[in-house]
Amino acid sequence: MNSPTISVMLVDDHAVVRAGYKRFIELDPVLKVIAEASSGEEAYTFLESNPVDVIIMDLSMPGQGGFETLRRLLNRFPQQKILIFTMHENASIANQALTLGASGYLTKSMEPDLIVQAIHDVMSGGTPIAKAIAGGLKDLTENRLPHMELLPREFEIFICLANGESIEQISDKLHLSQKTAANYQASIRKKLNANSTLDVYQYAKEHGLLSS
Amino acid sequence: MNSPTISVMLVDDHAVVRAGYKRFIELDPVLKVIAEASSGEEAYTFLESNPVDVIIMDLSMPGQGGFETLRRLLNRFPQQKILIFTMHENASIANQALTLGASGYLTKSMEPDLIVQAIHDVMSGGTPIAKAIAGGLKDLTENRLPHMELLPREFEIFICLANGESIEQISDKLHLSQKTAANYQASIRKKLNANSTLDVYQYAKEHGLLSS
DNA sequence: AGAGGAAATAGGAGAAATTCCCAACGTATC
DNA sequence: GATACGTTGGGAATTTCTCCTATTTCCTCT
Repeated sequence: MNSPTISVMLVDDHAVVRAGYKRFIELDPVLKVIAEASSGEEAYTFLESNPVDVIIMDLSMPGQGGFETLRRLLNRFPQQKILIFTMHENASIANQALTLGASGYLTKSMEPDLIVQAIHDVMSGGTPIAKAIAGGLKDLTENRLPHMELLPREFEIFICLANGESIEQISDKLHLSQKTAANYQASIRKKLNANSTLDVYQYAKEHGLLSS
Repeated sequence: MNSPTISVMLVDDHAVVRAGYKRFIELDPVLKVIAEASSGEEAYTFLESNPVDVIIMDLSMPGQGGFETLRRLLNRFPQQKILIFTMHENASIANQALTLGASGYLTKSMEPDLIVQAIHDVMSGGTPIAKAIAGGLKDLTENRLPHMELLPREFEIFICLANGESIEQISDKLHLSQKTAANYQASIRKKLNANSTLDVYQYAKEHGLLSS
């Protein structure tokens, strides 16, 4: 038996964008946006005292960043349904998010009513994936590109590096020692066959993995 | 004498995001969103038969892309007020947009009420600029660009670095000791306020200084 | 439940890169 | 010919990078 309403939390750093989600989501009388957060930290704090059926979150966020937020939330609330809703139409990113335990991956170019549908899908145990990347996702699991050899944590740090963040910034943001972050960089460079930060950036760019 | 209402067209490729803008904009009773477009082409077509006071558009769009859209719209409708509203917090990009004739440059991290205010500003002939980039913009237009402080040899090596050449390659190519090349790199970074090769690359890219 | 393995985290030591300071050398310019 | 400026690089201290290894945790398979 289903509960009469499904509660939703929106996590996105742009107030204007959250308002857009909300408008569409609440067209469905069953769905209620009971919370909004502009960062992973805020979301985390709210969840400590209030359960939510589904979290809809963007991946590009200031502070910890989307992947780290996803990791932390799922670590603390392993059963939490989290739908990624982002502008990144990239199968590699989707793949990483799903590996970390996201319950679905939607993109901002989807038709709004598909988003509502996806929420229902998640609540029935499904894993909705944006059409535009479902195919690429399948290819990924078959083709082997260097960056697919990266472990989840490596991939996360790889994205940071490609966006120009320094070892210090990254270790700070992810609560790692600089030693660890530097070690990750080394293994990332090795796997991607890159000799410098610029090489890493260019690899990411070529494969459409940049946030900007 | 002002007309009683101000008509607005939203141009953004994400329906969900347009809904967010709309919600906030229409909190002001004077403002009416009379059209939405998901591409430059759509906006262009609509404008052919319907005048609009202000266009609010994102820069990142599929198809032609933001700059080309801006260029075409202003070419055809030179008096059109166009407010750029984007996630790019970058003075060079803002500068380009304004040079092309945009009437203002806002970023998605701005407080929503400032956006409404900016629309009124534009209608009174102003050029609203997001706080976060106004400073950088001023530097740009006053030609106080950091790379203009580079000595000839420094500039030459700067270009090499920005193109991804290593200290070794550069010293080799220019018949310098690695020491000298490294010293140049240090002073270049200092002058450009860059902390890494990637920063140097991005500086060059933003200012159109790359060979590739 | 317990063994095995993969992933995440981080320390140490040596190598490499970076920075800062300074010196030498041309060559303009006045 | 004196002064100023650009170019070139050495020395030394510092930081960063790499490679290796160790610990812990978590997941899985039996």
